[in-house]
Amino acid sequence: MNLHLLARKASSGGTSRYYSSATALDSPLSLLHLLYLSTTHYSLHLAKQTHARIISIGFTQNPFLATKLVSAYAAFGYVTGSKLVFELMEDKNVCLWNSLINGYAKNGANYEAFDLFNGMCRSNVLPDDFTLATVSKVAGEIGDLNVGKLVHSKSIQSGSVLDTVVANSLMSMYGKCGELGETRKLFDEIPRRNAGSWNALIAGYANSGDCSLRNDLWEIVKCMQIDGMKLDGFTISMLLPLSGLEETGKWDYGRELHCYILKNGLGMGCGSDVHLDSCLIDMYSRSNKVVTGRNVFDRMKCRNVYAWTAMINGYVDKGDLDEALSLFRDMQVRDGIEPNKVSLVSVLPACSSLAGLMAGKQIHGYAIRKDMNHDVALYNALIDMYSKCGSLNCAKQIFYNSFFLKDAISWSSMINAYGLHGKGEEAVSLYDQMLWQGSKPDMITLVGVLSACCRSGLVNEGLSIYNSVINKYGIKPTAEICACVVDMLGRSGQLDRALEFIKTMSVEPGPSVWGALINGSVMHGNIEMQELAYSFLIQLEPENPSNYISLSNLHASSKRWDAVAELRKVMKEKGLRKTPGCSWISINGKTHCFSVADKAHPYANLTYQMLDDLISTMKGAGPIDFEYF
DNA sequence: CTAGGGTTAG
Repeated sequence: MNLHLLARKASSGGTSRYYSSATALDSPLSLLHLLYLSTTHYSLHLAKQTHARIISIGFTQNPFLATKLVSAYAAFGYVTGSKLVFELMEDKNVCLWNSLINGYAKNGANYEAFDLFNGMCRSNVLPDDFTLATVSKVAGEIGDLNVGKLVHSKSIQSGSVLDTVVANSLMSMYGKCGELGETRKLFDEIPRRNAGSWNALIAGYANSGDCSLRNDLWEIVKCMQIDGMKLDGFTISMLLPLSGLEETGKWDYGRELHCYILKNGLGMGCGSDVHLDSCLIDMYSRSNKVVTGRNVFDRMKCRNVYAWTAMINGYVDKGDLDEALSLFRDMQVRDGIEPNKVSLVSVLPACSSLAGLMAGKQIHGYAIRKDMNHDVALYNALIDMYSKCGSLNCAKQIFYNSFFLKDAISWSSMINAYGLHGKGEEAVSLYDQMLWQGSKPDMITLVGVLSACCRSGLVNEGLSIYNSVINKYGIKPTAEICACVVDMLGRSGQLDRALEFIKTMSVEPGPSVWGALINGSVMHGNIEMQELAYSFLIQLEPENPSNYISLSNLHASSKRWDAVAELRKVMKEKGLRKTPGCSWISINGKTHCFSVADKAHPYANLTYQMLDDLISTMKGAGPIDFEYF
């Protein structure tokens, strides 16, 4: 029987001329089944019709029907409906309480759920295994260890800790509160473990953020199998984010896990599993295998916002921004899926890199319309996008005129914005303000403020910030931070001091450090220093053609043609070719690309003429402020 | 005979 017909029967009552007033559907058992069908078929309509029928035949006080109604309404996010049914029950038993508490918890209303739990205890209904499992999950969600301990002690009193599900829930609560030791202790004490127990333990290790536990974690996975337990979809979805190229040597785990999913048919019961596929896409993206991720994506039977966002993220990270933006459109147009906060944060960097201010503004507008603009991550992404798209003013507007709790990233983004626009003094003063109001700078902040100093020639300010941060905040200088210092000294002509700094650095000088020294040497015409730096750079990156070309240009400028020829020969032997650099501009949605002395574009002549005009105008006009928006 | 629970993402 189809759902439509069921709904008609459920609501027909005595008025229908096709059905008599009491149909076979009017038994409590049938009504219960209808409510069951309403949830499996995602039909709030059927739930409501059945509810109406329950009222009209006077079954409102039936405990089974009431409980099922409460949980059905909650499953649709219609918690007010659940509450209403609950309130009207004269005799509230444990099951009824449990389903309402769980309904609130499932809809993220954790504090209300806990209030209900207190109310339940006050009205002398004893919590059972089901209650305690739910409430300990609530404690984990709000990360309140005291509440969690309270629930734990109640579980010990009632003997519920012996229940596997309660113990699993408590384990996961302790994991979320950062008490991995307690998770472990509970695990050891569980009389009958199931896969969920192992998964709760693995989740604790995986989400602890402590990478030194990774080896232990893979050991646990091994033990789980030795113990005769099969890894299930939950297990795999926790392991996939830890796999992939990012963590050296773990790439094979990623592929192995993919094989495991296919071999064991995980989630294949009703098509492919969206969650697992999203994790796979993410894993392949992080392993620089976006195309493989795309294969997974294309094979999916249905995609949700997680899957789309994972795919978009993959393309953004890879630098294929056009594809990222086009997927962002497809998600809405083809699948009718609305982006959420995370999708917006993922796609904004694509606008930044394409300097697509209009696209960025559209996304900002979308966030405002959908009332999603209450998220630090989104604000931070907007600050970054606006500053990279050339609008320092819009970035400032977000930073100064929006009400949101600023984190280290917000400050760093705005400091970066000033640096990017050549406003070193503003960057330093904002940095001081950041420290003054109590935010802790991190590596990224430091790189931002140092490179701002660098570009604005604020050498002393930069050096004093560097020294104070290293001593006060215990930030270990990275190669990137050191490159900033070298850049700063080099630009100001203190090349010997820069070299001295490189010699005393605590980290191994990487390509960026030598590159910075080359930069300074070129600016101040120090040829010996350039050659020294290049020799280190080429040693570090023997396969990077840019280095050979730059060095060859250096030799050419001092007319040492033999050295030039030698370098060209080495490049040829190594089969190295430099891809020519290019610039591009988007006009009316079409991107036009230009390389050096490019005459291929139909409007090339016009373009060069305009360029000449601009250059002569600029020469006469003095400094120009490039703030168009 | 019929109700209520835990572990997973971008």
